[in-house]
Amino acid sequence: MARKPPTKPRKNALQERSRATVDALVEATARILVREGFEKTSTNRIAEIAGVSVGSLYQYFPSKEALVAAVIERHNEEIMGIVRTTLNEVMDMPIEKAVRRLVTVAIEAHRINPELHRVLAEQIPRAGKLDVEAFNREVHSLVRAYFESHRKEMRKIDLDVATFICVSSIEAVAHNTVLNQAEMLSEKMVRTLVDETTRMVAGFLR
Amino acid sequence: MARKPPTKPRKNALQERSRATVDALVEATARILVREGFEKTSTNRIAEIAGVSVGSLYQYFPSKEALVAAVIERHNEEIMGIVRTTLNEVMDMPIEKAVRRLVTVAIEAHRINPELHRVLAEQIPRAGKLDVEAFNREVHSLVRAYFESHRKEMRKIDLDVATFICVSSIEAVAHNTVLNQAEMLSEKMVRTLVDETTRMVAGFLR
DNA sequence: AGGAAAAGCGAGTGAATGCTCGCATTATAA
DNA sequence: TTATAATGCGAGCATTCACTCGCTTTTCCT
Repeated sequence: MARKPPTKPRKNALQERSRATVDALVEATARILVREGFEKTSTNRIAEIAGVSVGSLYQYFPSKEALVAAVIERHNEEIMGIVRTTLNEVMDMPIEKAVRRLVTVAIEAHRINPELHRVLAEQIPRAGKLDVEAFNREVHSLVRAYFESHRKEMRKIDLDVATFICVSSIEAVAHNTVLNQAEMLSEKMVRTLVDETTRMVAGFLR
Repeated sequence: MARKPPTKPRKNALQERSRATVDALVEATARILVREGFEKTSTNRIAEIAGVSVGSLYQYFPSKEALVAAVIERHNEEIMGIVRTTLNEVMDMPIEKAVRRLVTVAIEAHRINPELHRVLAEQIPRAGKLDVEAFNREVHSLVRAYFESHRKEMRKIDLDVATFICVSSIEAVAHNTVLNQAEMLSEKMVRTLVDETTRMVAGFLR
């Protein structure tokens, strides 16, 4: 029972043509996920949209899950890149400025590809669990590192607890802002939300 | 195309026997969702576990989605009951005390049936979208009502923005606490989290 | 009692879909 | 050029699963 479908490619793309095939497949998967939803995302359809045969698909991805996982990984990596960069930039800033920047970036990150983000968050069943956990762990440890080196500006508080609460809150505000209110997202509104969220988090830490 | 599966029962349960059947079906659905996950939850299996035939299942639920929707509704109603009650109790309390109570209740609510909550949050694809939105709207309006009647204790701030940020944050902390850290959930830890989250939110409002 | 309505049954059907396999085409290198 | 490897193909297999339909059993009502 409990068959665990493989996630690693059964063959690596060596020549240029096959690398293009792999890209096309991942791209097609993302497009179909966004445009038709997870339910309609079948391997036959992915192959069709990628302009490739099912057979070729299975040369590089051992299962449907592997393809979805590749899309998730690509998206997560894109966001993690931004987060890593931002936390570097922010390392020397005081708390208030740093938090403001992080809140802003969190919203920006969610706006990279909101539709894909929504599908990944709402429709993907089991897969990517490990990816998401690794993602969270990295964000947590990056933020925690910032807090450590700014301890003197902060009141006495357990750093893990502080990190947990801050990251959860900022992520939730960004997520809900982008996904539940995409319509009423004037620039003014965003600025207010950033201001207030920053106030909450920075006030909490001081 | 875009076939929308019905959600209303095709027949209402009138006699006692049939009401028991309906209950057994919903209960079985919840059990299978928790024990085997959404993917393994088939109508045949639900009927089997409920001790009922597939034919009978389709007497009362026109589609698989309808069954899952019933489970979601039951779970949401259970939580909303608690939230409504709590907000009544809290109506006359000052902000600090009220927020503390709300944070505590949020965590308790997530602990009612964590496994079901996880499955509903992580594995259910399309369904229940409307339910979730209605749920959020009601929570939002209840909390907003409390804020309105305690405006004098608060600094000047747009009540919708304040509600949005507070509800998002509290929900996220409760959700992540229960679902990502079920293991290391000592009572002491919970108390710390409640204390700190309360401090953050109450401080934000004053 | 007896007839009607409600409830229950479960083998079977049809459609969807993940994936395989034997073969065809293209690239590489000797 | 030609042998070998890499890449690509897509009809079809095997399975799963939501759902139907003709029928039986139970309950209700007079």
